[in-house]
Amino acid sequence: AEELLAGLDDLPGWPERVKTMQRNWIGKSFGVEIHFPLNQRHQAGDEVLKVFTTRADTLFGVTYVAVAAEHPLAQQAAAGNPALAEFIVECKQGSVAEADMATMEKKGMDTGLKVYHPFTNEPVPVFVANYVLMGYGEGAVMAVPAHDERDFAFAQKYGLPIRPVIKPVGAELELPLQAAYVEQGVLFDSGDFSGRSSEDAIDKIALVLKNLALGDKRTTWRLRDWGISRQRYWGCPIPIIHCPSCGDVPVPEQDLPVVLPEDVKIDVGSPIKKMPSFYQTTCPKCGGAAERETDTMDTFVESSWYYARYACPDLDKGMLDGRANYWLPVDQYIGGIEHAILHLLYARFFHKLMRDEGLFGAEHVRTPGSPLPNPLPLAGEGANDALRAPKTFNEPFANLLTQGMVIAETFYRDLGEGKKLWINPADVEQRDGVWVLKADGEPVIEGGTEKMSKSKNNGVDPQSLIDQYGADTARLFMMFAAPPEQSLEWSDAGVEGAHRFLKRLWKMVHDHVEQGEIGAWSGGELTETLTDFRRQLHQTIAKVTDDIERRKQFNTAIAAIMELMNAMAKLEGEDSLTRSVKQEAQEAIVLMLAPIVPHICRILIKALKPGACLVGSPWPTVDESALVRNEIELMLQVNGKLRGKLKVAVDAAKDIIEAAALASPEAQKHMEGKPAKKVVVVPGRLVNIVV
RNA sequence: GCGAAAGUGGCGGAAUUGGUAGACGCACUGGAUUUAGGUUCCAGCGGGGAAACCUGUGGGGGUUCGAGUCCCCCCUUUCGCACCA
Repeated sequence: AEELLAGLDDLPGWPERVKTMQRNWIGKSFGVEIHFPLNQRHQAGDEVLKVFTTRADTLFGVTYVAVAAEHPLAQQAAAGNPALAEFIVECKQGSVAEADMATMEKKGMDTGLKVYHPFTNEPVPVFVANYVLMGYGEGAVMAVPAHDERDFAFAQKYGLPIRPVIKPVGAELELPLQAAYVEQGVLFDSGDFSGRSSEDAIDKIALVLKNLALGDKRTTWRLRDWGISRQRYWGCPIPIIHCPSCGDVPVPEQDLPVVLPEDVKIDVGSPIKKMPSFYQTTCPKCGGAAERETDTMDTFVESSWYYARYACPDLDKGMLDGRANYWLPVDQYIGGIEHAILHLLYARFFHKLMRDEGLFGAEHVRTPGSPLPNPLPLAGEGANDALRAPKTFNEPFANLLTQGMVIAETFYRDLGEGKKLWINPADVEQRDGVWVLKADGEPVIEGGTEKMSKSKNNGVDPQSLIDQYGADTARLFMMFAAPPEQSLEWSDAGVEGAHRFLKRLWKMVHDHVEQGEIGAWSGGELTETLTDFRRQLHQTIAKVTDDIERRKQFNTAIAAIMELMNAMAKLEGEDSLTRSVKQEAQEAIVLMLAPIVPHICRILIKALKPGACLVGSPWPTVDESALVRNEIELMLQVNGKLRGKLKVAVDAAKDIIEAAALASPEAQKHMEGKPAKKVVVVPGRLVNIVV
């Protein structure tokens, strides 16, 4: 947990929101472990009940403790208490999903056992509660109804005492029976600690507990262990054989891999659990009859290291070889935002595990120019070396782009017994304000807007777009719809516009080429119109490059190219000077669009430059000299409201701009003769006159 | 319930560091071309107003010369919550 948390600080190429979500998920929290003795006359070495709390300052407000159903103390109490045993079974059957835990009814039962307060020695009842998790802290909590919402509700329900011990700084605590006061404050009714602030008291209480050997400061984590076994067919078999005399024995290396049978009958449950031909075997140690493990691994196991395996897919003697070491880490990883926590945390964990196992690591790092690893990499030598300095194996994915979800309306029909038939949005329509199935005209139920998925049958097949308009139009339309990190409700309204744009591009290039071959402009005097156009051309190249390379925002890159095309369509004149500038612009446009609409651009680049090809053409470069300008336009504001525009020399001094602003007719009009109290000049942007 | 995001014209969205709100496209309206429809081209297009101008970025407060952007409270939507069945 510590390394997974710290590693997030070394991932500048990851979105902040994903790192925040992972930090919260790992959930490092600082608190105090407190021991409640089981004997009233406690002596060193006697049994204690350990609890963890972040609010040790409320210790004197404890009126009961609650343990998880799996806690040894609960088990012990249940032995002579059938009702309690039944309740424990009920708790264990409940969902452990966090969302269910948080919203379910809080239930508990008194064990009849008592523990003793570490400071007051008063008896405290022990409850079993369905909201206490065995996997967090010690599987036991001290309950302070006066200062915790959940304990408050629980105490009200079971008639347990509520004892306030914290009040706001400089005020008295009001109506403690209406709700829990959960803020930190000042202690009262807390023995020697009364009058201290919460923060101070936590330190002091921890110290005193430590001296009594009844507790200490402690750090806990929200992150739980990863149980990887699943009672399912579809997964990698766990290579273990259970022998009645030798115990759990690993499958010998020469018998690996354990392969799933394919002649299975799929019904309820995992089919291999019902196949003696699969699980009946002999013990590798003693040769006696034994059974093969029929649980399989969670599919998250495989998705945690496939990226490394892709570097050496033909290897049949191990997991990974030197090629993984050569290619890793992944330069750019792309996946849906739904993977922000689980998959991306499992993969980070597995990567560190493989590193620790020596499957790759710093000692294997190859410096550019040194001999190639053996066996050879799969693709061009050293192509990405420049991107990988300094190379580290601590994290699997150097840069991460998380796509937003493509969402769509869901529709279903109730089949009874909690079963639903999900209907594709393409198969329904609205008639008189009611959604009906096109096939039979009968109503369907709206299930809300959700991410596209197989289980909800609300996916849209892009094939119909491709059939009608071609792949380039489908690609351009999708890239233009929204930036990739944003979620998007699917609609194909507007696809016509993308198609029109490509038709205009095609016509423009061919009209231009028909008038004869010409080289791209490479120097010489230009008219003002052409100078302005070239400035826009090179501004566009700079913007598109930045949008694609850094911002990953393809919709604005496309919009900028559309603007450039609109400007070029307005360029008059068919003289060779104008045509050479058009050639320069069209070559750049085609190369910039190539990643988005490769098919049409492949043909267009050949038309523009006979013999040229996309793959061999470099990305267009910005001509810095084309960006230079002499005059700029500033916005003119009076009292923060836009009143006009001001043309000034690009290097005009502040006092010159100020004077020009004050003298302008727009400023004069809106100042209404009052003197300027202040003039704000933002270089290159605006002037604001405050009156 | 908890964690993370998002909310801007009729629609998708733009505004990159607190500095011209609505780029680009769709839809729509008018015009040109056409026998007609479609295509293509030109013009218009947040709301109010004849105009000057006023107003406007989910709602309510605040900071600032200046807020879509920052702060506080609230509402709505989406993603995740550890076994994706």
